[in-house]
Amino acid sequence: MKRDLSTEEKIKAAAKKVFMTKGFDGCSVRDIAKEVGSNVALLNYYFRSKEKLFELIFEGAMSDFLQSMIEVFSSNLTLQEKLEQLIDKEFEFFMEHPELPMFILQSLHQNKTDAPMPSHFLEPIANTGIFEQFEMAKAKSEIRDISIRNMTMLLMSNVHYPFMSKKLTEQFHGIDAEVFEADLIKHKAIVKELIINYLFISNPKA
Amino acid sequence: MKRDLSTEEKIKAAAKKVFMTKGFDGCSVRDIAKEVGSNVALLNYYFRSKEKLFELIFEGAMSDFLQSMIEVFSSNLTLQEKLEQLIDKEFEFFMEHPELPMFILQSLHQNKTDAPMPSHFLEPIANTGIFEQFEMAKAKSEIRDISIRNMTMLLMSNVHYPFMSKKLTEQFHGIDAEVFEADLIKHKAIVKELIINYLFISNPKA
DNA sequence: CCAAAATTTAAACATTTGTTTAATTTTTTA
DNA sequence: TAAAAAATTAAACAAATGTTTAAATTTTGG
Repeated sequence: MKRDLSTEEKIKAAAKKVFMTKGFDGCSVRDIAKEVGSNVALLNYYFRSKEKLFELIFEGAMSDFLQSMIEVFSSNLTLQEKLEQLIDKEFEFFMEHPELPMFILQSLHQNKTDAPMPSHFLEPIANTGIFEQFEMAKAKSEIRDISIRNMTMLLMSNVHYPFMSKKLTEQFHGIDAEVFEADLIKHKAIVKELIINYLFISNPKA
Repeated sequence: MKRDLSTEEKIKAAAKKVFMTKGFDGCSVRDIAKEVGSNVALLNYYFRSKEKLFELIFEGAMSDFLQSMIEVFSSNLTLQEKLEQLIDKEFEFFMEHPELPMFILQSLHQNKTDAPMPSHFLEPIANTGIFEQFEMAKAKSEIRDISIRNMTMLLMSNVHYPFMSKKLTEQFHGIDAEVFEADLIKHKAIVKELIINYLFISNPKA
């Protein structure tokens, strides 16, 4: 009757690890089973199919992916403080989970998840009131006249891309992982200054 | 004796199309054969294996991927003009080939190409003298004290990421492809101003 | 024109794929 | 403790995979 969740969780952990590094198409259910140290049939016993298992992992990953936004935007800070904290938190988080941005974007790119982004991901962000805070700052001319969508693109580009481009960057410059990580730290500082500087025209930091 | 190249080229074109959209793992050689309108055996007759065919396509893609750099950096312009032109050209090019950044980064990420980046990709860039021009500008305090690697990360983030994040961005904001493309154009202008503004401190554009 | 070479095809190959079945072991519960 | 339920396993399944073989067709060159 009462089921032991540890096996189910072990499978999810293994699936997460394998899906993240090799992608949905790049791995077999037997790869995951081997990571669990168990049988293929067990995966389907708990999760019905490879696809269902993947969707579960993807949903969790997407949740992690957006979590910093919710945390920071829910706080009681000025817009500038929120943006600075967001960049800090996202870098901190992706340093721990560097494969996440590539996994999310790649999965979406190849339609590995059918449904459009569920509203339960977006509503918590909208509910923080960040959009209103942003529009308000714009109305008061505290910040530049830029759309929220373009502001988001700017932020995401500079926060997500570096982690996706690790291999390219290391090979391009002939550097190793250690140097790359040092560059990441420097990049974070640059991006913070760059974006705040751009957005808050009258309040130059540099 | 004399071989008709059109078949070989047709296969390469089909393989490029299929690999680009579905990735190495996401497609079968039969998918490519179907795109050619021909037989699976023909692919191996011309290219020996799926892997060899992929490496060929990847090399060509990488060459396209870096081509704008070589073109712009080879010109006889100031550093600022070069950077502005580079952003313009890259956007123009990726508007035509939006799947390229994702294909390159994803392939590298999953080690679909064994060899490190061949020097014949990097030498032409180094040979343009862009690095010396950059260091010179730094020495003359014309630009901010930022490393070439961090400058590159800044540029690539803002130029590559938007094209990789199309699906995410469209779903995130609930917009369609048309609105997204308009946002891309706006992003290009923002990035140009942002980067030039940041780099050339004494020469604010805004 | 005709043999030889190059190209194209259909079929077969051995593996690997995701999934299912049925039997076995372990856990629950009454 | 014994029957029932849940968990785990090994084996088998059909379908799909990359590759090869051998035969058929087309093109080439003397």
